[in-house]
Amino acid sequence: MTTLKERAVQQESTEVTTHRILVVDDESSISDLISTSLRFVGFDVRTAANGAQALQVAEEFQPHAIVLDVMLPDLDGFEVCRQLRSEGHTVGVLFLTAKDGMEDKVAGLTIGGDDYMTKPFSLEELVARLRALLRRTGAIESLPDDEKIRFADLELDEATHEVRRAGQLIDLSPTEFLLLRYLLINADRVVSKAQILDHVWQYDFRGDAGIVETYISYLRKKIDIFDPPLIHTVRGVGYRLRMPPKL
Amino acid sequence: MTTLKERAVQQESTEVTTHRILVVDDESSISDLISTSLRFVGFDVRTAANGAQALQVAEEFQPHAIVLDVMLPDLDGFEVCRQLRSEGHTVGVLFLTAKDGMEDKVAGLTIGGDDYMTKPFSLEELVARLRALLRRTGAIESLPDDEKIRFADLELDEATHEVRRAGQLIDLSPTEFLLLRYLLINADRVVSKAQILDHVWQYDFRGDAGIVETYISYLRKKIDIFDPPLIHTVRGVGYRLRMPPKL
DNA sequence: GTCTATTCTCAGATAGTTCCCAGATCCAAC
DNA sequence: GTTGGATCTGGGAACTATCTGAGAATAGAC
Repeated sequence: MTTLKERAVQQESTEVTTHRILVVDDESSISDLISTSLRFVGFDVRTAANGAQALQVAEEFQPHAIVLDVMLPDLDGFEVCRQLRSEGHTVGVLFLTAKDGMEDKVAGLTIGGDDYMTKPFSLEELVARLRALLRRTGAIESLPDDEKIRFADLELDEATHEVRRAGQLIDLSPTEFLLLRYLLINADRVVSKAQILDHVWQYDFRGDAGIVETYISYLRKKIDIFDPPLIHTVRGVGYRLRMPPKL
Repeated sequence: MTTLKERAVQQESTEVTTHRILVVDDESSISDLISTSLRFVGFDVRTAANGAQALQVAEEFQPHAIVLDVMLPDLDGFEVCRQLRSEGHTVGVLFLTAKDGMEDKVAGLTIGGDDYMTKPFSLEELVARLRALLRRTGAIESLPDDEKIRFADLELDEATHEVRRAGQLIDLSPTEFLLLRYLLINADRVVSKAQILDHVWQYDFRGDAGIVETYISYLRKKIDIFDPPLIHTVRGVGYRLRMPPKL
């Protein structure tokens, strides 16, 4: 089993410019999980455990985006956001909300370039949403505006949620989409079932890693009915997206 | 890279030059909400919290339009407007009023290119009205006179509020109209129910996101009885306006 | 004021998705 | 070749998201 850190390093070497992300959550387990994950996909991360601290750190750190829990011990997330905005910060905010009670307060959370996710979420989705947010708010100059990931004749579009193989539209369920996205981002590299489970599934998923096999099977039936097959099993290690070697 | 401005162009295909908007409201939550939203669609926004400040900022900022709450702690909105006009500003004003007896009074005062809306309003509508205002007052020369949004054989006219599919006039309720407008502006992109709720519904709506499903259903019964259907559900994500894939 | 269009809630029906299991199959080591 | 662990895949039960009709509440027109 690899550590989160090793995994992330191994996984993505894409960030060209380093973007500053502020993570605000009072549960240190969550904030550690997020910041470790973000740090090793190449972001420059700072954390804060409450609203006051968030405002202070934001002032000196000047983040490009903020991951902000709405439930904080002092000010709530909305208030933090409001104060930042009224001070002229145009930073994009990705709100984190608990799945309960919050439903009614959801209004207003996707104004501007902002977005929100309910806990528990998958790290894969967090990173995807954060990138989309940075793109929308114009904070990213290095990422192409084209929200597509390509590998061979496979193409995944984040904006439209469309997946095509050889130009042909393929219908995927949400989990299948996330899984394929993870494989695409790590194209040509082997990813273990544990890694997949950690990134694609919600962080509190307690089930068996066998579920990954099931979903790989689903994915194969949808995208590898075409030739050549792209999803390859590396026995004892994991899976890998790759072109078959030329003969 | 894309700038915010370009992004807005791409998303709404309208802002060509950046227009300066002054937002005047003493409730900072409202003024933040509005300014964030306007900034995101590409306007250059400045805010003021009272009448005196409004006059001052207007002087140096020379806005193309003003979003002006009529209820201010010092001068009222009408007075602010009168003073500006007497100083020779020909700027268009979009008044905001609470939902009380004031409405008639405001209505009488919105001569010329001015307009007014009662709180709470929908952000989608605010932006639409502001654009119309800029167009009427001639502040915008770059905006096309043609105030129509088109997608496939669907056509929505902002000026007349008419909607046609395949040339045939379709009668929509106000909310249906706003919803369709939002979908059209984001044609081809997936928009979540939360996004729709935030932009189309009044900002103080506290109900369930299920209402979006109901209105999508209404809209389908009015515009998707024609072939091909244009409103597509992206399960677990949201909705998307799109042409059926070519075969 | 009444009347009508519209908004909004709710709940049953339907369809799509997630997850687990168990038997089949594959592969590498012996 | 046999064996054992790993992987693949079909089946199916539980769950979830979405659609839609019915009706209550509300706003707007007259």
